[in-house]
Amino acid sequence: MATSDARRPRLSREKVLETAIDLADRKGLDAVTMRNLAAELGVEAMSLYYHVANKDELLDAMIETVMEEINTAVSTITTDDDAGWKATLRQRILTARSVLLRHPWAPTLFETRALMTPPVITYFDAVLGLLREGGLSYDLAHHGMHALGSRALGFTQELFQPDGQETDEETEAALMAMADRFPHLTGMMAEVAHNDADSTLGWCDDQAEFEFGLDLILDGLERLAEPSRR
Amino acid sequence: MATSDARRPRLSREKVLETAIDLADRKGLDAVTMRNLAAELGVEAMSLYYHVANKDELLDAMIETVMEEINTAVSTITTDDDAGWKATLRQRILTARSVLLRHPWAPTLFETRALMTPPVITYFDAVLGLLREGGLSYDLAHHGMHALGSRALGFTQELFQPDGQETDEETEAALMAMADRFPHLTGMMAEVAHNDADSTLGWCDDQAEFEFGLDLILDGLERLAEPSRR
DNA sequence: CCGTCCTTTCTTACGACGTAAGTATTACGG
DNA sequence: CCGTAATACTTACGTCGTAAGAAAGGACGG
Repeated sequence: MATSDARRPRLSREKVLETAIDLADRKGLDAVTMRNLAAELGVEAMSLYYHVANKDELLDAMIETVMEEINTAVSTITTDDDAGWKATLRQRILTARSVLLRHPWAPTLFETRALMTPPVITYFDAVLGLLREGGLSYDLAHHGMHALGSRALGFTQELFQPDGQETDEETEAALMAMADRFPHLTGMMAEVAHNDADSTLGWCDDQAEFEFGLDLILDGLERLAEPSRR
Repeated sequence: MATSDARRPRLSREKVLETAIDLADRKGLDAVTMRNLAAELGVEAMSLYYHVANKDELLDAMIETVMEEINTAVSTITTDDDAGWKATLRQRILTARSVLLRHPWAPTLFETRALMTPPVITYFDAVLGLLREGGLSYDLAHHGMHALGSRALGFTQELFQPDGQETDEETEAALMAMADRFPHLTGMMAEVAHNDADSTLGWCDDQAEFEFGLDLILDGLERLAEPSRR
C-alpha cells in the first residue's frame, strides 16, 4: 500500500560495507572485487560507486568498521579495577584479538594501509593510557608501543603457513631427512612436536604463542618501568 | 667474428630475477608487472614465461634470492665468540635487517607467502641454534621464535606510515587539537616529539625502535632461561 | 495527472593485468 | 647447409578498477 511496496531494499553505504566485510569473512579478501560485491548485493558494479569513492576507500572503510567493532568490544570489558594495568591491558588486547579472529583478512589490511583514523587513534590512546597507568614514562611507553607493534591490536603475522594451511607430514618428513643440515630445527621438532594433539609443524597453538609473546613484552616493560631492581 | 657477435645479451632466469629485484627496489613491488619487467629487459612479456613458471613463482624466487643475500651477509660476520649468544644473535638479526632495508618490498612478500624454502630454513635453524646456545630448552626456544616473529628476520611492519610517508604538521596539529579526546597520545607527542631532529610523528627512529623491541624480547628470553632469579 | 528535477542505478567502454595457445626466430651439432 | 631443440614473439581471452554518460525511480509543485 505504501508508495513503493515491492521496491528492492535499496543500497546504502552501510549495507555495502557490511556486505563487503561479510564477503571477506566468508571467501577471503581476494573475493572482494567490485563486481563480486555488487553481485552479492544484486546490483551492477558501477552502482557501488555512488556510495563509495573507489575501492581504496572501500577497503579503508572496512578496516575502520572492524576497528569500531574492536572499540565497542573493548569498552564492554569489566575492568576489575585493581587487577593491575598489565592484566587490564592484556585482556584488552586479547579482546581485540578475538574480534580480529573473526576477520582474518583485517591484519593484512592493517599492515598495508595507513590508518590514522579516529577509531584507531582512540584505541591506541587507551593502550597508551594503560601503559602510563603502569608508571611508564612517555618515552618508555612510546618505545613500548613500538615493541608491541601489531600485537597491541591483537595479531601477529605468522611467518610460516600464512594461509593457515596445515603443514603436511611429507614436509615434516623431508625436513627430518635433512637433520644434518638443520640440526636444531629437526631437534626441536622431534622434541616439541606431538606433545599435544595438534599436528606436526602446525603444532603451534597460535593463541598460546600470541599470549606468550605478549606477556614477554609486557613483563619486560614493567621491569623497565621499575626504578629499582636491575 | 664469433658466430653471433651482435646478439642481444639473451635472457636467463638469473637475469630475470635480478632485474625484477632491481625494479622492485627502484619503483616498488607494484611496478613489478610481467609486461613492465619484460620491457625493462627489452623483451616481450610472454618471453619471461620460458624462464619462470608464472608470477607467483617469480615472487617466490625474489624473496628466496633476498634470503640468500641475507644468509651470505650473515655468514661474513666475525662472531667474536665469547661475546655471548645474545650479542651474536642480535648482530645477526641486525645484519639481516640491513639487507632488508635495501629491499623495502621484501617484508610484505615475506608475510604474504609461505616460505619454507631452504635458505629460510637455514637462517632459522641458525637462530634457533643461538637460542639453544643460550641455554634455552627446545620448548622455550620455540616460544622465543614465535615471540620474535618477523623480528627474527630483521623487520617489523610499522603500523603507522606504512609507506614511509612523512606525517605532516597539519596531521599533528589536528591531533593536538583533540587533546581532550586523546589525552595520552597528545601528551606523549608534546613531550617526546621534537627532541631529536626527526619531525613530528615521524619522530620515531625506526632502527632504534627495532633494537629496543629486539632487546626487550632477547632479555626476556634470557631471563626465562635462567633457572634461578625470578 | 503531468512535467520537472534530484537521487540512484545501469550500460558501455577503456586500459592494465596474468597467461593460454600457437607461431616465428635463433643457435648449434651433424 | 640443414634439422632440431631452445628461445622469443604474436595474438587473444578473461578479470580487474573505473571514467562517462544514459536511464530509471521517486518527490513535488502546478
